Amino acid sequence: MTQHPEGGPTAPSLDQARRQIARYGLAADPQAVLVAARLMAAGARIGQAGEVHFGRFGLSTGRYRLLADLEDHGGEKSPSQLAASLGVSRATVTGLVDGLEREGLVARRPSAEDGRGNVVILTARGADKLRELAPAHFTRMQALVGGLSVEERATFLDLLARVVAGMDALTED
Amino acid sequence: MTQHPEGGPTAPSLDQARRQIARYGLAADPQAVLVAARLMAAGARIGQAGEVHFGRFGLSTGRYRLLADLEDHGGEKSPSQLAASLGVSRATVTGLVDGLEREGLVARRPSAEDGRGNVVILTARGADKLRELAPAHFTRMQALVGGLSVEERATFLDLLARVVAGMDALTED
DNA sequence: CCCCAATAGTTAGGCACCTAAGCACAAATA
DNA sequence: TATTTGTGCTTAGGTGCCTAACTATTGGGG
Repeated sequence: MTQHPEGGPTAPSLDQARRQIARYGLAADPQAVLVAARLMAAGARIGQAGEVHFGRFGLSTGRYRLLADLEDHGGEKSPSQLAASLGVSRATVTGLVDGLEREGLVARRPSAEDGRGNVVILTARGADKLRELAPAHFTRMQALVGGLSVEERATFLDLLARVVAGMDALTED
Repeated sequence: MTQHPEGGPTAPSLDQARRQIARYGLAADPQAVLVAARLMAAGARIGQAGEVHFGRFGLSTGRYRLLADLEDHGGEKSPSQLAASLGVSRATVTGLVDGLEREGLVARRPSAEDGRGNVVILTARGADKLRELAPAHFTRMQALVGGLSVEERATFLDLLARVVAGMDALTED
């Protein structure tokens, strides 16, 4: 039988948060803790859903992002630039490019200017893949936030940005 | 030199979304696409930040969640139950328990009722670890959403829940 | 009473991500 | 010019997560 992780991991409840805080005699605000926990849970689920989404096309989130970034940049970019714009390590880019190259969606060429550098180029098949993906992809992206009105989306975007900003501040310590 | 993936992956911009939609002549709403893209990016970043956070204590998000769930359940639970309440596959639970067992935070015992079953129990060291973690953990969780007022947090929680609900609807097709 | 389907858990293999360490080449400096 | 320092990319090894394919054991229906 197939294993379906689906089936909602009983998202953390307010009571659960309260209980945990009480157990250690801490002075945290349960509502804040709940929001944070839900956000983290949502992040994980959205990430997995994205993986499933791209999986339908034989890609993954990381591979798609690399492809899209490449196209957005004229179809040619160095691994370092890709790592920077995708926000992942160069080692990860090596892995992503390995996979995409194996499928013929991308190719590596030695850099003309820099003897130790590479350039990753989008192949015709890679461009085709993006074209093939686009309609379903954008439809789905839109549907993800389709339950919110335009104003709500704007509010959400603002709140999300502030949370991310706060997180960045925390990360560096 | 150390590689610091930090350095913000130029979060997708509205223009970028517009450009991509235009390139394929699609009729998607750029704002909606932008919100969805930002949400996915934020999810990934929050997930990574959480990993760093727990890494400071020699744990990971998954291992911590398992430990916390175990404690919340009296310190004893079967792998299947853990998989269900954490929302991950049984195979993943096997991996998490392997790791936690190696560190002595958890132990496996054959189930008394079911000959093929196991029971995972929280050891004294595991309980200590949770106690040690708690203050920093809850402080951090709270700080994550500290940039929002109580009302804003409530709004955020509502919007987030609706997005997740919409996503669940999409997932099953 | 025995067989066979359902269930518990593990193993095997895949992908994304990371850090740390290595090799190649470039640029700056003595 | 020769050497050191920095940079570009890959490799090696680790974690988490997944699906699919076992192995054991349970328990219901012929």
